[in-house]
Amino acid sequence: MIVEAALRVVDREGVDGTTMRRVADELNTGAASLYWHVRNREELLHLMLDTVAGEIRLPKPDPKNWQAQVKQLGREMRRTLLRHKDIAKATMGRIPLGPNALRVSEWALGLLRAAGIPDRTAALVIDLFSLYVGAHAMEQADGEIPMPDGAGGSMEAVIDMYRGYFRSLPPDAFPNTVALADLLVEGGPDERFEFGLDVLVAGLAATAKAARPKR
Amino acid sequence: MIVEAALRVVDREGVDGTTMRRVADELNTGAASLYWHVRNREELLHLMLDTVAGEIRLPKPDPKNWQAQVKQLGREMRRTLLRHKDIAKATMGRIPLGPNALRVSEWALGLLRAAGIPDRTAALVIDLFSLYVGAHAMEQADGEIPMPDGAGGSMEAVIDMYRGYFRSLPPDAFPNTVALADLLVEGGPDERFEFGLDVLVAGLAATAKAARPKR
DNA sequence: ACCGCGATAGAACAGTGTTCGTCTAGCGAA
DNA sequence: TTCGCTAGACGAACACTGTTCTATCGCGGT
Repeated sequence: MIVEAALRVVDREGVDGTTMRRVADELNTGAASLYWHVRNREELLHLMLDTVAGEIRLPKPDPKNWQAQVKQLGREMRRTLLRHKDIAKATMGRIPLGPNALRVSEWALGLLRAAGIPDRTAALVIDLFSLYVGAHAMEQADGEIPMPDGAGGSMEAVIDMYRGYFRSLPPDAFPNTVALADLLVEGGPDERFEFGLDVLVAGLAATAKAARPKR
Repeated sequence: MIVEAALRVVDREGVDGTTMRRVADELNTGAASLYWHVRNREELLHLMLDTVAGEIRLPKPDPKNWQAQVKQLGREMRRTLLRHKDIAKATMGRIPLGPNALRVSEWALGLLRAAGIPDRTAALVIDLFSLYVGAHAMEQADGEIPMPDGAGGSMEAVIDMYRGYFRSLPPDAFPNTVALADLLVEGGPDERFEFGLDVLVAGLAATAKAARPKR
């Protein structure tokens, strides 16, 4: 109940805007009342994260297509996180251990093991993977990129500003940055995410093969 | 001057503990005085990040050994970040564009291009790489893992708690998690970081080769 | 001696998480 | 019905936060 209310606030105001007082308002009650049901804001965030983890849909594992399925899981996780504004910010530095989060890692662990990935590699890659998806979703989610000068505008305006900035650099000191100015700013979040997914899965395949020298 | 003071505070109190008032105290002055030199806390954080980026040492590029050099850069970045407590937390969601940060990406860009990585891939991988290093350093840095129940203790105690938790799960619902309980918690931050580095570089090599089908 | 200006700083404002003590609504037992 | 009892709500307060406004320094140039 209170977790659902908190999630409604997150969807509207973002993680930083999800204050105890606002969650209490959502329930037409006082902030102090929340502390009867929840130890502190930290616990509330954990509960919210696990609830969100429960929204992740998992297909039936198909070890023969494990690479495609790993990517599919990544996309599903990202979609689920972004559905709740910048809740990915709350995942950073937190290790979710609720039943719903565990269900996801259990699924991934099963898939990787069935695919022949060594146990040790599978255990390590679980962390790496969620680290990537969480960090990416967070970067994309807070639509306003905090700029040093308070000039933060829309996404496109910021990108144009960056491009101009890169191009204006002294070409003798930053030849590559100037030359690749367009490439550095082009490419939406979707494309960047897919690129990371490709690199991760390809790297995992190579690493796993190297770690299992029985051919 | 004020940036150095702020960095001293970070090293002592962490990012969240780096409040305007404490930085001012470090300089034996008042919090309001800082706003004469700095637009706001956001700008101060940017300046701190770029100063830290200036501490990153870059070797002479050696394209023939680009894979080793990319890993070396990762380790150097991580070391530099961890030297300043949890300052990595400040990198998340921020895009550093100061001269010192630019110097690093310029170096990496040059190395990757000279190594034959396609421009587009190089541009994308810059982001991916700093995302990984930043996220990893942040996770490792805040020594206290925020636990739902306020039972956060030392790193080792938490790990033991996790192991016990994983083992205590119902084996029919979480067979893989239970089976890999030891592997999931074992492995220090160094090993985990190296694993990520391996995966990333191997994945990059594979992806770059695929994107450049001229053999 | 005076002006101007770069710099400092106190007080205040709105907002945060959290705690304390008090209050109320409901319910089972006598 | 009346008496407890307790789960839950809640106002007030505390110690903080970033930021702004305003007044006030110190000091070099005229």
